[in-house]
Amino acid sequence: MTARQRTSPDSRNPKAAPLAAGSVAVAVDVVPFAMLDGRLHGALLPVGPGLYAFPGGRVQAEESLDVAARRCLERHLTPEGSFLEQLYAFGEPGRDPSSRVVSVAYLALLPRAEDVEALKWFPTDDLPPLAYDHGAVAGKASARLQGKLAYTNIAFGLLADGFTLGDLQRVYEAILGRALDRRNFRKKVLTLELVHPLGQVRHGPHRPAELFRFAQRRLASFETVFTKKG
Amino acid sequence: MTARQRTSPDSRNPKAAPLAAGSVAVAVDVVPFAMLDGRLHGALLPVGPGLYAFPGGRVQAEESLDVAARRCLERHLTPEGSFLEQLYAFGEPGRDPSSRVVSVAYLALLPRAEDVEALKWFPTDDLPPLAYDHGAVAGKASARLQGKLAYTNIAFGLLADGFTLGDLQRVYEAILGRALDRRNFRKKVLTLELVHPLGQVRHGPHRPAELFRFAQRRLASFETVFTKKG
DNA sequence: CGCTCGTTGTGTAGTTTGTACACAACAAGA
DNA sequence: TCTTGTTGTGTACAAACTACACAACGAGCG
Repeated sequence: MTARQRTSPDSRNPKAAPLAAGSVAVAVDVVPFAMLDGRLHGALLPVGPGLYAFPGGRVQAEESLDVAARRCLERHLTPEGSFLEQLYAFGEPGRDPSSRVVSVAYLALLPRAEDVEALKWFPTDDLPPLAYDHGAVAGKASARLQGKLAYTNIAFGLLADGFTLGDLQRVYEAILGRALDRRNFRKKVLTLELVHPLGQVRHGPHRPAELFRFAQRRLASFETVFTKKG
Repeated sequence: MTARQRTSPDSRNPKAAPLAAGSVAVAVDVVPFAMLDGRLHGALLPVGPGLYAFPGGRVQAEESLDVAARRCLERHLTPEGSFLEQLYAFGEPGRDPSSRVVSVAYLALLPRAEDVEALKWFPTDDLPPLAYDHGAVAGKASARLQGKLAYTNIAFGLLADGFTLGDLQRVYEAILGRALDRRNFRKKVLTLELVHPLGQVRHGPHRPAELFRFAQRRLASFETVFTKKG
């Protein structure tokens, strides 16, 4: 919100900014996830030959961490009301070779993988070489998503309303990394009232599929857990 | 490890340290938890008349966040190999009225509530007024502990080996905030192999109780969850 | 010495939840 | 009209959870 904000730090490579000697800089990094071709993908920026990093930037003087994270996300993507959650603070002294940066990582979930210049989507289980400690960041992000998928409605971040139960099941299968029984999955999702029918169907080359929306678009927890065959 | 480290920042009030204008300082705050009289307690430092705060301090130039947190903890307590886990980064611009500080909070679990000068233990459900945003910090810490209690062995951080199943159950009941059925609790804890018998008994005014130790003293997860009556 | 007291230790029946599994409905396209 | 791939539905079995009662034990007291 200050004048500094638009002049000093650029999106990537916040580390190049001048800094008081012996001091510690604060940055945010955002891990954007979205489904693409039935697989979970992460968005990365090129930072060198075959080297990538998650979008990020310095935290400004009058800016909260959450706001900084959303600013860095919206610099590249246009995620209306997307899910954004703080992940973990990474602060090893050597994580950035050029200066001391403590970076607060955020997890972002997008309902679709926007095709944007400068940004590339990679399957999370086949990421390219990553700069800094962004390999660890990616690991934390995947673990958090997988952990919360089982006992929250976090999947709403990865699907726009008007999805089929098949769509939803593919999200779960991609993230949990295993196949689920279709009938048990439907039963669970419906008895938990995770989703509500939309009263419409989607037509395709096969039998039409009923469309659903999430009962809530805010993070909510269930006591019940998705165990083995969902 | 540098010369700066022992001179510049003091344990509490890291904010008073000089800082480049417009810059953001990085601190850690540690929430030490321990059981006392069958209730969960947190350790606090007085910072004003009737005002308290969790121990903390500035992160040094060559120091990782984890090391800084352990240093702040060990300044006051002597927790040999205690459990220490990063909680959350707090970075609202106004959280410290005197300067801009981003603080990474840590959760510490101690096997006993050491009685130490300058530190006071309060029941977590009856905390005194807290400085800064340490109310939110305490809330995050309690929520994390309660969340993880159900599906990990995190309780090991709050009990030294050589406890009875009654001791363990009191830990669960205090943190979950509800009574558990003794027989079902024993069955679950034993079939999960959360603990192993020590082959000794503790003598008291009643029937002697068998002593146990934790099967692992590292954080481990269970698929099974403590649901209603343990 | 025997009794009381508070705690520890054990098993089972009923209910709920999870798991495995097969077949018909449907529409597009050949 | 037939093939194809997907959607939609119910049931039998197994496992886990829940509720619940009684005997064992040792300290302390009278």
